[in-house]
Amino acid sequence: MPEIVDPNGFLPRYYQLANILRERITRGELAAHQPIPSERQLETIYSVSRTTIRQAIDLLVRQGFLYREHGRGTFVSPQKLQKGIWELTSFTEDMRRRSITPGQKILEIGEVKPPPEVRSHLELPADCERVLCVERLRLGDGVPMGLQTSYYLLPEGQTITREELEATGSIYILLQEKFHLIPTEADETLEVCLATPREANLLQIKAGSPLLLSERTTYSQARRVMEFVKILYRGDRYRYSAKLTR
Amino acid sequence: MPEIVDPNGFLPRYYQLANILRERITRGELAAHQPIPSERQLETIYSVSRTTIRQAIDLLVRQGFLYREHGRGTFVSPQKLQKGIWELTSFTEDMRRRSITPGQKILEIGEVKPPPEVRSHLELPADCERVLCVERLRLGDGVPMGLQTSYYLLPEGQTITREELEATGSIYILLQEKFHLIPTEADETLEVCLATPREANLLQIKAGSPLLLSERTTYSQARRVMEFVKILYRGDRYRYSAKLTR
DNA sequence: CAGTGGTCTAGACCACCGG
DNA sequence: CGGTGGTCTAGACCACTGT
Repeated sequence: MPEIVDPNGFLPRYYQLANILRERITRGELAAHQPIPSERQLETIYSVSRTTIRQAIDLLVRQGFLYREHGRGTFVSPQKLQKGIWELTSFTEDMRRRSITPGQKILEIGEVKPPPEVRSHLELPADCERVLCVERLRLGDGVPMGLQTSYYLLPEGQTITREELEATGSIYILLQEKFHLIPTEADETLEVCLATPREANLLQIKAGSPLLLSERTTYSQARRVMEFVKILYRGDRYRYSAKLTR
Repeated sequence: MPEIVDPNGFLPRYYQLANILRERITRGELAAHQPIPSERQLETIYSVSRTTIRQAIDLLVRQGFLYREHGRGTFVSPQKLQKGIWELTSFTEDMRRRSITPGQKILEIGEVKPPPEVRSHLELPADCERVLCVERLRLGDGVPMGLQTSYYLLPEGQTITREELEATGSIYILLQEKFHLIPTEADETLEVCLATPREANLLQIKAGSPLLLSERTTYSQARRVMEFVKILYRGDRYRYSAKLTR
């Protein structure tokens, strides 16, 4: 007795179907390397066309939950491949996925004159003199994990206050509620660097300890730059993971 | 006078079409943020159905060459987004993309008893006592970039010799030609570490310098593990980049 | 409003895998 | 051989964008 894909639902059918299947996988109802029903079977089970079935499966394959073998079938990926999927996440979501309790301490929040590096990443016009800068210490299970500095170009006369950020805890929620900005895509680079005395002090490590530096430019719906973020992660407490395809 | 999508071609039509469009973009024929023809126009231009057009565009969007805006059109991504795309590549390909001439020095090649870490990543049976281990110094424009150690489980009695590897330069080519193993997917983790005296000596840096450690498990067509690789990159010469989506 | 991309259908043929 | 996924068609309607 399968769940039903609602043709009048808010979400597209392929998306509903992907959610149903993902749910069954994460609940362990479908075990690793076990085949799911064939596309023609799913057609009759859920009363949607094969194209829609394939769209749902495509999504789950990209998300790492399923893999296909031509001529054999579609199978459930082993559990470990379902973690560390390469998706755009906030620090908070990232920590929650790792089963770590996220926290933060706001160090600075206010308007600043953008340094050239920020000006370039945010694609600022030459006459733009003020951007919002937020510097936060990011905590995992109460211990410093990283030092985050982010920059935003907000509509004229608008801003975000420390009180608002403390109340919601998430800048993404504020950006969505106040300015309808939703992150959809980002470019990220990762490199290694060494902690300056100030950074070391904030992160509670020794000066000169190795850090992982992430720089990210985030784009909103209409592909406008909405954010430039630098995060210095403690090298001893952070590891990146990703799934690569060909 | 567009190129023609050959229905009898070796490659599927959506793939041929994607290649044609990608070519036009990288040649600069279509500039950044400029719209490409609409899907209905492309239908008549290339005489393929809209589904096939969309499949080609989907591919280029995932590869970072195009972006869509609902109700407006499909546009060419700015150049910087076309680099550092998150794909499974060999060290050699990776370097070539960065316009760096790759090189290598084979330090060790031979059968070893697998350490527990390798045993786990390669999913080796308990009675497996020998795997192929290859240690290479990887060069970029002649200068040490990284130290790579890779492990392979080969068919009984088969192996790869130093001479073969020196002749082709690429272990992936050998694995394909000798054993029909083609990499299709991988899981990768990145973290920071410090160079041991031996590593520092090989990489021509000071002991204790920061390194970027990449660990990768690579899967072949039938989703069998085919390789486990560790690469220690010089922190001062290497940077990772990726495109994230939601 | 017309034009765009987003979703969906019902069918077809091909290439690959296993018994 | 039958069953699987891979590709492809010709159409349809919806949701969104601009003017």
